[in-house]
Amino acid sequence: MSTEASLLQRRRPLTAAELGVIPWLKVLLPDERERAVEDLKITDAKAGDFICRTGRPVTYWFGLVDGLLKMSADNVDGQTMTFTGVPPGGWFGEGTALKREAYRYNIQALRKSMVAGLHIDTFHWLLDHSIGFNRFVMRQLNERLGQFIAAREIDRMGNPNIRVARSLAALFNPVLYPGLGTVLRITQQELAYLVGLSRQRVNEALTTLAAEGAIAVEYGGLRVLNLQALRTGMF
DNA sequence: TCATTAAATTGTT
DNA sequence: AACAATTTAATGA
Repeated sequence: MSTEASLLQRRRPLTAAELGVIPWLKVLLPDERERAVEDLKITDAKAGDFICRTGRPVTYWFGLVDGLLKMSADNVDGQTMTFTGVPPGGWFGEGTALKREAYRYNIQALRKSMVAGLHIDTFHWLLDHSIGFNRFVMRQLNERLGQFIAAREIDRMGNPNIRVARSLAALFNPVLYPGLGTVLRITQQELAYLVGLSRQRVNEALTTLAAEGAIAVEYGGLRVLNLQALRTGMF
């Protein structure tokens, strides 16, 4: 099991292709972008590795370049509740990084992933200098709040079909995860871990959703055909 | 590049 | 939880 400490040691600079999937780089001015790229480091995470844990101090702002992550929080009663998955292009921890506090949730890799990190000092420098970056972070914070509230409902939802549908809709949030197209590489097992259901129930739900025309199930992933239907549960 | 084999993923009980 | 069927990835000629 690797922690932030070991993650920090296995870092390397990013390739051009990896830089391409970082959405907020596009909103920076050339000099801002140069400074950000210079500081960006990437690291590998095995399935099950924690990127960050509740209570740890924030040293980096993290984003997913490739793979799949799970975002969860420990409830007051000790229960673990999953907010959402994080697909490639997703960045997280800005709320805690802003206030230089400790993480309030856990981020765990669902499969082998590549995680990019921007040092918190650079994060704050960008906040102080870049209008575009501020706009990005603000939108991100606002959207994350909405997602958090939605997650509470999803957790209480009885119907597994609708539960899976809403979780998928959250994954395809165009504001939080802009790079994502209509296809998502996620196995049914990974989705099961994410929504907290058994794999066979997820399989059944996906089959139903596919029959309704909301998605198309493919080997090792799925394609969203009707995002609105997933969100509302109206098929 | 193609055929063979191993591993991963899915659909079903 | 276990099984068989299917798809992809890896290997080596």
